[in-house]
Order: sequence, then C-alpha cells, then structure tokens
Amino acid sequence: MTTPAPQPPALPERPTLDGLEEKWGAVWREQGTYAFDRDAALAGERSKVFSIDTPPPTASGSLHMGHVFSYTHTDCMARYKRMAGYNVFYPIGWDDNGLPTEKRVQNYYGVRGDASLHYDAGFEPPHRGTATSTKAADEKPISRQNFIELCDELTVKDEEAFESLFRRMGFSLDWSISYRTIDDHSRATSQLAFLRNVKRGEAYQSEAPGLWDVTFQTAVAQAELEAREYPGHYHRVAFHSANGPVYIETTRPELIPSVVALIAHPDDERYAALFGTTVTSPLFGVEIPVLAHPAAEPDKGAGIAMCCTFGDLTDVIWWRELQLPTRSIVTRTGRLQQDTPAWLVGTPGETLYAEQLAGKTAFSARAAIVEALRESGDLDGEPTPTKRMANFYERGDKPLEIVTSRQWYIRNGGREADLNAKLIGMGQTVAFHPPFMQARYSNWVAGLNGDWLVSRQRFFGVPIPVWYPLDGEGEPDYDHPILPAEADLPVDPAANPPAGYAEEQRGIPGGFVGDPDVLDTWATSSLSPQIAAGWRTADGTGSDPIFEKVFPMDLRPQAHDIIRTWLFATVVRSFWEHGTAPWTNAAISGFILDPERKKMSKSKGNVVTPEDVVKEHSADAVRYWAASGRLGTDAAYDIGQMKVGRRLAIKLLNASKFALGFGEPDLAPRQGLASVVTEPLDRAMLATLGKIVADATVGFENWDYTRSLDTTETFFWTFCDDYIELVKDRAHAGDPSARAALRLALSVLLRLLAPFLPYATEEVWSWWQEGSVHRATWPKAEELALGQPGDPAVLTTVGAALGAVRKAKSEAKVGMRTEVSQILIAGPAATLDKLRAGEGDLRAAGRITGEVTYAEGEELAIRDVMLVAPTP
RNA sequence: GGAUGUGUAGCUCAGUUGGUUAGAGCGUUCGCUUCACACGCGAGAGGUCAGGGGUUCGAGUCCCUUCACAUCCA
Repeated sequence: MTTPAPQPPALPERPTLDGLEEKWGAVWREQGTYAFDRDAALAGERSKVFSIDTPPPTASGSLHMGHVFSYTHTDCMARYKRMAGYNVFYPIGWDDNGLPTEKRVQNYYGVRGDASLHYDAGFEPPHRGTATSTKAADEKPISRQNFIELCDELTVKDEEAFESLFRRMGFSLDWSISYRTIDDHSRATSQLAFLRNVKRGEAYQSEAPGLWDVTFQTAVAQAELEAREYPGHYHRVAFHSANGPVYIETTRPELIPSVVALIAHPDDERYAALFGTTVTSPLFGVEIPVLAHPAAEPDKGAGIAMCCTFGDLTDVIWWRELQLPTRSIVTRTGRLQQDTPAWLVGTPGETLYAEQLAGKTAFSARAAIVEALRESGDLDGEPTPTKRMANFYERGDKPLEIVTSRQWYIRNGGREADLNAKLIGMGQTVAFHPPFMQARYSNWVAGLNGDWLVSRQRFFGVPIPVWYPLDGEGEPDYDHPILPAEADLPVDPAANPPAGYAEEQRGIPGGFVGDPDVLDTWATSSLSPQIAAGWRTADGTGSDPIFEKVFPMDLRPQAHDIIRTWLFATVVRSFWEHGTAPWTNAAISGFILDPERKKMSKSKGNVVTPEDVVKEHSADAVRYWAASGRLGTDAAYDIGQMKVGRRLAIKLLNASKFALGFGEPDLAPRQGLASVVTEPLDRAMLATLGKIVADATVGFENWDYTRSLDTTETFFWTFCDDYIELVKDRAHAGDPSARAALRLALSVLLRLLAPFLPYATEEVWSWWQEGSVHRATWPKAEELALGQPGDPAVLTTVGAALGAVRKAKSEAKVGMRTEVSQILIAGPAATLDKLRAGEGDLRAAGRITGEVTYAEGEELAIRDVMLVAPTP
C-alpha cells in the first residue's frame, strides 16, 4: 500500500520533462537507489537474488543506438525484478582487451608494444593524442605493463562517455560493482581459469595447422572467421599420369609446390580408375597419390581437387584423415618460404622455386607459376574469372592462410563427439528468449570442426601464464611447462621469471623462456560472471562468499551476433570450471536498422549519436522506443516512436497533476482509500486496472516487457480520455469516491510504468509519496480489490456512449462543450442498466442537460441527439 | 546449399489454446482556443492478412507448397 503524504502535495504549475534526468540521476546516485544489498544477499536465499551478467561494452568502441536498445531491455527487466522484491545484482564491466584498443593506444600515444622489454616505472609516452604522424617507425617500443597502463589511462576516458550515457538513460546498474577486462583482478581471474583448464587437461598445446592472418600476424579462431566472396581465377592445370594428363581446376596455382594428393569423390566414376595410382605435379614432377574422399565436390571445377598443405580447411581435413605428408611453403608473413623445400630439391622445378618463388607473396608467386605453366604447356586455356568464398579474419582484409604453429587450445567439443553433445545439452539448460535463438547455439556447436584456439600472437591482452624450461641446447621443453602459483597471479611471463629462476636465466640453455602470446579476448570476457561475482578473491586464496549467491546468474543479455563467440565461450568456461551453465536465462536482443531497414554502421554513414538523441527526446522517450522492440527482433530506428514516448511521459505528468490536484479525500483513521470508492464507474475503472496489473505482470514473467508496456499504455490512454473526462465534474464537486479512485489508480499506474519511464514516474511519485517509486512494491491486483468486485463493463459501456455523443458533436462540427438538450439511447436491457449506473457522469462529460430517454434495442446506439445551438 | 526468423493499413507493429464485422500508434483528412495537458482534445477515411492448395461448421491463426526479405552457417 502507498503511504499518503502528510501535507497536500505541491504540484508544479506546468510539469515538464526538462531537467528530470539531471535531477533524478543525482538523487539515485546519492541515495544508492539501485545498490545491490550484499549483506542481505549473504544472509538470505539464493532465490531472492536476481543476477545479471551485463555485457561489458568495448571501451574504445563508439556509442551507438544498439547499446541504448539492448541495455534498455535488460534495465526494464532489472527494474521489474527489483520492484517484485528481488535483490538485483547488476554490475557493469568494460572490455578493454583486443585489437581495437591496442591500435588506438598505439596511435594515441605513439607507442608500440614489445614483450621483450622490461617495465619502466617513470615512462612518459611521446605524446598524448597530439601527434600528426602515426608512422610505425616513429612509435616508441614499450613493455607490456607500460602498455597496459596507457590503456588504463585512455580507456578511462572512453568509459566516462559510456557511463555518462548509461546514467542519463537511467540504467539501474550498480556502479560500485564494476570491472575492466584488463585490470589486475580480471587478468588474474582469466589466468587462474586457464591454469585450472591446463591442470585438468581441458587446455592443451598443439603444433597444428591453423588459420593465420598475415596482416596482423596472429592465429585466428573459428569463431572469428567470416566467409566473404573473393574474386579469383580458375586455372585448368594438367597433372601427369601414365595414361595422359589429369586436369584439375584451382584458384591457387601458387600452391602447386606444396601439393600432396589429388582427391575426388569416391562415387565419381570419372576418376574411379585413377584411385590408388599416382600422378606427378606439373613443373616440379613430384609424385603424389590420387585418393578418394567424400569431401570432394564432383560438380565443382573438374571434380578432382589438388590437396595442398594447406590451401583451405578442406585440405586440413584431407591431410588429417588420409594421413598425408606436410609440405608447407607459406610462412607467417604470407610469403613463400625462402629456402627451397626439401621435397623439391632435385626436381625439375628446383631452380624455378629458388629464382621465381622464394620469398614472394602469394600474389607474385601465382603470377610466376602461371607464367611457367603457360610455357610448359600445363595450363589449359586461359584462367577464367570466378568468385570463391574465402575465409577472412573478421577484422582483416586479406584471406587467411593456413600455417602450422604451436598454439594453446581449450577443448570445446570441436573434436570430441561426447563433449560436443554435453555442451549442446548445457545450452539446453539455458532458457533463451526468444526460444528460437537456442537453434543458433546448437547449430554452431554442432558445426564446430576443431577446438578453441586461444593463443594470439598479439601484444596487448592477458598473457598466457606459462613458461617453458630450456634444455642444454637452449630448446624449449614444451612438454613440461612451468605454471605459476595461483596466489601469484596475475603474471607476465614475458617480463617476469617463474619461481625458482632468475631473470638472467631467460633465454639461455638450462634457463627458461616465457610464452610470448596472449589469450584470445573471448578467453577473458567469457569469464564475465566469474570476474563480476568474485570467483577469485584479490589475494587469490579463494572465492568471495557472494559468488555462490549470484552464480549461476539469472540472466545473460546480449545480441544474437555473438552467440557463437561470447555466449558459447562463457558456457564452455562455466562447464569446465563449475559443471553447470553460467546462467538460467539468455535474453537476445536484435539489431537496430535505419529507417530504410539497413543495418546501422559507420561505413554506411547512417549512425546517429545516442547522446544527441537522448538530449533531444529525453531518456524516457528513447527508452519507450527501445522497450517497444521485442527480444530477438531487429528494430527500426524510429524517431516517431520516441515522440510517442515523450508524449506519454508528458501526459503522465499532466494527468497526475490533475488526479492529485483535488487533494486527499477525508478518511476515517485506519480507513483505506478503497473503502470510499462506491460509485459504479469508479469501481469499474479499478476492476479494469486490476486486470491490467495481472496482464502486465504476466508480460514481464514471460520476458515480454513489450506486452506489459502496451497493455499499461493502452489502459492509461483510456483512463485519461474516458475515465478522467467522465469523473471530472464529480471530482471537482468533492466526491470522495472519484478522488480516492484517481489516487489509487495513479499509484498503480506509476508503478506499472516505472520500469519504462523511470524519470517521469519518479517525478510524479515524489509529489505525493515517500521514497523512490523504483523501490516501491510491484502492484498486485489485490491492492485494488473492493468488497464487491466492480463491473468493468460499466466503464466500457459508458465510455462507448460518451464516444457516440462526441461523434454526434464532431459530425455537427461543433465544440465538445456544446450542450445536448435531448438524447435517446438504445441498447439491450443489461447494457442500459450499466448506462443508468453511470448516467450522472455521462451527462456531465457529454454536457447533456436535457432529457435522456432509454429504449430497448439490439445494440448500443444513440439517436435523436438534439444539440443546443451555441450562443453567438 | 543448410538453419532460423519475417511477410497484416502509406509507415512501425499487435493479434493468446482456430471463433462474430482483423486492431493500435504514427501519418493523413475533417473539426474543436474543452477550467491536467495545443508536446492538447474529438471524429473520419484507410487492409484480397505475400500467392496457391488443404484440414475444419469456421483459418490472419493449423498443415502442405510457392514467392519475397533478413540474419547466421556452409
């Protein structure tokens, strides 16, 4: 129940939305309105807590409407849960890791990371965002720790911009629970989880062919791939068998030196006779087998493919499954290796390689090979243009190469069927909203073709916490990695020696070497629940007791494009560490499309700056737009919807001013407002509102906040247009029933709208109530229960009659204040009874001054309306 | 090529287990200086529910099929 204010409220003369964000933002901040109650959580049941795994925005990324959209969805749920009595754990994190930050810090300060350097405590960067030149040669090399410090400095500024927007939007985050993926705590947590994976055998290193970006010179995981169309040419090339040439078609003739087999589909009769025989490669004359494998596509090119190590992922499958030799020639720089490969020594192509191919880029090598094939007569016809799908790193612009290297992997079901099934099952324990998003998860996991490669040959990030002993020859002993003690985390093996070694022993025989790589950024952000909830305490000795009160979390909100990365990776880590899914619910938001239904992106030039939008339309208005978008559905950026939201918020202020303007009705001590609501129309309105409360609650419980908003909003407009108009005169005349009903309804309406319009509702609440509406109890239908239930039909019927009177006046093109001197209302007997119950209100609202006649009829109709001519 | 989703008024979208004449808002048209609100109020026009077939007494809703669009994966 609400508590009446002791004094008549001081209502503003002209209520306005202007300034509410500054006013209430400051109050909420001071009063800790959205603070998680840690003590209560520790003392109470897990079921009383609602915990949210907030997505950490990329700190160096730009603000866009997608943030506003999806964070509003989460915030509406958070606010509902808080009002419904949950202790809401709603942290905020910042994702500082990754390539974007690395490049930004590099340019801004004119520095370059160098893992071999030591920390310089007094380091000053060449400049701070003031450089005109960003030439790589001018960049000053600095240690990883110095780089991290600069990142700290720069991203803090970016985070302030985010925080300012998020606060203005009214997101009810607990700002005191925050983390940054590059801070000591996150690095230590990330390294700890990785160490545990290593110790339990869930992470391992392997020398294996993997995808490699030659621009960034780093390994890339399957989840970071993007298939794009890439122009190329089919080259029809002859291999030689005892019975004549065998033609293949390839887009990558430069890989002919690394060919290990020709492969066709087992059912392909054209090549059946060749299976088991050998052919020789053109130019080089290397003898290779012709083999059968179902992955060969009979209708693609000539139907028989050359398998090289390695041209694409299919080559890797063939290499592995057919146990083919390794003949790699492409190096990490994307150039062909300098030394002539052993298998080419003594072949007719040895000179060709040494003089024309060694050290060349794939592009130049291709030109040289094609020329040689043309001369030797092995090129059949001219190359024909084609578009092929090639794998790209999502941030890169050159097709990925496949390079063999030593990397760390985390087992994710990509190589083990039973683990794959378990992880799909784990995903099924998470309730996706909307449910069809589950398929995105299952499809992705089922389609994995390898474990999760987590090594990145980058500089900035969480270092892989591993050293390797060096043998007497100075060669690393990868089979016996040196791991740090858990309490010593975070560590940087490139800068610090392992326990038991001195720094002087780095790189010398009998000494040690640090793993030079960092972890994939997803390997850290996939631990956001553990980081936020204190799975590892600062001293590394255990877990914060709050961890078991908030984990597994109740909600992971995110967009659908990163189900395969962030969502899946988080499930994998939680599965290994805790044997459970990290959350019970995943709410998946859609994208924001511009009014032309195009995805909004910088490159399309159709982005808008959220700060400006919020300032122009108000936070409540922008939230209204966002809350109109359902989970899983892409939404159009729609200023019109914001204007509607703004109108709703203003209407709420004005209607509230009206409802409260009559003051509190006289009540006997201990008597509730409901007890004086005696008029059938008032009772009808409250009965209707009771149903709205139930409906709005069901909406939230089903993660369908849009339905809650829609239901409440629709009622609110009827409340204003019909109910308020009908009871206006009676309320002015001092009728306690009307006055009490208005107040009861307002109290409930404000709370129903509070999750969506936090500013307008808080403002009105402050006019007459103690405390914050956002800490008020979510309304229950019982609050509106009267001794005898009201009949909602009274309001709808009287409202319909009022509508008919209005229509008559509108068609006569007269003002609504025009008096009605005579009217006949026809309808079924039961309907007429309801009308009689509200006749007084109908007369007042319709300005019916003359006689009202009732007549039995099929349906409600108004006839013989006599309007009094307006006085001139 | 596979998976998922979408297709309802000019626009943005509702439409629950199948049930009278398919709804809302925006826009548009016509009107109203109405004492909470002109950032307002009232009224009107506007739809072959993507196409085709089927089940049913009855289909926007269920089934089949075709088409279009979007996203993700190949």
